[in-house]
Amino acid sequence: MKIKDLDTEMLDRAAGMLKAIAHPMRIAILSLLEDGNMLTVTEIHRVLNLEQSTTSHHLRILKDKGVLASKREGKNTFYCLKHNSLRNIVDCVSKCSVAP
Amino acid sequence: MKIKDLDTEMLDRAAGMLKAIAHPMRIAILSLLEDGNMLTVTEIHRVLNLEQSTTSHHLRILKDKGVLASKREGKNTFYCLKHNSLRNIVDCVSKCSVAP
DNA sequence: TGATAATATCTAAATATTTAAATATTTTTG
DNA sequence: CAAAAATATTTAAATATTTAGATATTATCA
Repeated sequence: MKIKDLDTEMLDRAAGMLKAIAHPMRIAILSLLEDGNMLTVTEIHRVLNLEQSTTSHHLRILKDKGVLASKREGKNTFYCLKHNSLRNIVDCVSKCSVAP
Repeated sequence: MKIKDLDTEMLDRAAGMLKAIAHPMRIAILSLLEDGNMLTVTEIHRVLNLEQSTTSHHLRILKDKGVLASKREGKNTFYCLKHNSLRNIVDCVSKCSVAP
């Protein structure tokens, strides 16, 4: 798709998705979920040393904007990447954002 | 680079860069600058129908975070993409962010 | 059913972003 | 140097985001 063809609605959706990703802890969450990994809220909040409610909130943002998918299994909710190609975004930005 | 190797500082830089991009008008600006295009502030603010000061502010954010480069020529300042591969981010998000 | 574990939601305070108007700066030209 | 054009900066108000603590919901199990 040509970027020039983006209309207002598409720009808003793309910006919303990028805004969801554009947070240090949420990028870290994505990094934990690469390669099809599925993790629970508890696993993520323990590994990243975040409050449980904060973790749940970040995950909700990522899910709401279509970055993650989730699946409840009993008491747990497993989260995973919805589009594996989103990994490339973090990769690309990591490469481009070398120290000035 | 493995995403898992990202440390706090790298996460912050990557998040800052993505946050700079994650705005509808700033994505539109990037789209105007694809393929090595160089445009002035006036050209951008007229094409996108933004205030001059708002446009200049958006361009500054993108430049500060390493997304754009600029070059003054006389009264004009030309802006262009600093890393052409950043185009892929907009492409990727556009593809992933199809209407739910 | 009651206790426990895992998630999710609500709230409020601190902080950050967005925007436009006004003003300042830089550069060219008469 | 004065005027004009192009950019950049400052300011302030509106809006949005971030975070942690408190509380609620959902599910399992004794």
